[in-house]
Amino acid sequence: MSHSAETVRKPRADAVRNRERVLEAAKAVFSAGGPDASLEAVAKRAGVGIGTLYRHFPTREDLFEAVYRREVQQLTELAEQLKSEADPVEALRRWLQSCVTFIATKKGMLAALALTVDGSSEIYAGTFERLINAVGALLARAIAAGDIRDDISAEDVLRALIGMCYLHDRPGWQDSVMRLVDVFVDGLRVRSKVDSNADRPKKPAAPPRRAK
Amino acid sequence: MSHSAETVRKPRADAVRNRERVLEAAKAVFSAGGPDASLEAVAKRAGVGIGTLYRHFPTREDLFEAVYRREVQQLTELAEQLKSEADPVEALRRWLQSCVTFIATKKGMLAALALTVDGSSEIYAGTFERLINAVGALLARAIAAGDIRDDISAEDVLRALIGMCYLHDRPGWQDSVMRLVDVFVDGLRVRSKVDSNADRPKKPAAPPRRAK
DNA sequence: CTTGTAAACGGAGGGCGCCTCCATATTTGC
DNA sequence: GCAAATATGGAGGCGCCCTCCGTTTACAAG
Repeated sequence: MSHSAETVRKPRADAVRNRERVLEAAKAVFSAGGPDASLEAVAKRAGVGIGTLYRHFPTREDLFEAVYRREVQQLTELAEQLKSEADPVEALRRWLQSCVTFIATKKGMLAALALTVDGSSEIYAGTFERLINAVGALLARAIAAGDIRDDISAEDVLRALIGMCYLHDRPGWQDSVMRLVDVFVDGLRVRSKVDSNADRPKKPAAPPRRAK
Repeated sequence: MSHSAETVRKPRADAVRNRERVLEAAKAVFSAGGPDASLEAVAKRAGVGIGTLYRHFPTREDLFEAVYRREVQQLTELAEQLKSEADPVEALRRWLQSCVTFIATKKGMLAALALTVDGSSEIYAGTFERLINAVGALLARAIAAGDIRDDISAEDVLRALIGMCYLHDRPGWQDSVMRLVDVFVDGLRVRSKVDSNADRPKKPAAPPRRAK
């Protein structure tokens, strides 16, 4: 043997470069065309062969996950920051609304989150867990303060959020979801606490929007 | 001319028969395999050529719509009945929860509704409108009674509902969505009315389910 | 620098599903 | 019956998925 088993070869430079290229291309293609975009288009854009793409990311989901892992990171970090917010319920609301805004900028992101939350794929377990922890912390704080009901889990909240975003490709969906999040968070409040929080901080001049 | 333009030929018997067969097959295949099931599989199951299928239903969505139109009808009828319910908010809640139950039995149904609500296709306009009317009526009644906020539209509610169902393929999703619907409806209530309704009818022994 | 070898490359190819098109078969009205 | 109208079904072109493998390339030992 020329070198012992524990010797690890340095990864080849071209491999590293190509992996990066594919990720870059995938981010662009997925963001524009959604999760069903052609992988061959990704390969072409990255300037690599389709075989190369598949070696680095054996399944479509592998690629997806790699692309959006970092994005999710941002969301968890935001949750961390919001823990210092005085009003726990408000912190939760803010986080949820930030998610909506964030998602709005990345068409493919929503699909990624959906896969995460749907949980049909093992690969997303880690990402899923991080998100659950993020909401969970905010949720727990609000529950501990006695501000919201305690029979709703972090999973429930996450799914509700993603779900509410899921069907919106049309213009104006963002406002709609913002309102829905608002309703949802209000619904979470425990009854007895409602009155004391009745005059909670609200958007100053919420335009009176009539139903239908 | 052998016959004037206004004479309408009776539709051919075989065409009628085949159309029916295709619908039958499609219902089965879509219910089992979801909206992405192979149309060729549908044709095969129906015992017709793929060409025949495409002539009767030029697009995948045409077929979808035909299959699920009647199902949606049931939901609108239920809404009609619920209008006689004493408590408008309770009626709304009931309808939403019935939708969940209904959806649970048809895997393809959810996708159909999603397409409806998403509105990306013109074809669903009619179905969509009927559903909007159904929720709209229940919603309007509750608003008129001053029981819920008036800045949420029927579309909003419908999307929230479908969205909350959308991500749930896993066991137990139904309970989760039921809880979410509950939260959502609570969130719709207007603040000032909350207290007078604080002891509204509730599931007697709601099992204390701790978050996370 | 040379050279052996593990690692990476890329694209041809088999498969599958979508949808169109049209030669053939069936039904209807007269 | 017969002709015209209508329906049929599957072959074929296309695009995408993913695998497989002959060729190329980068690394590191000498």
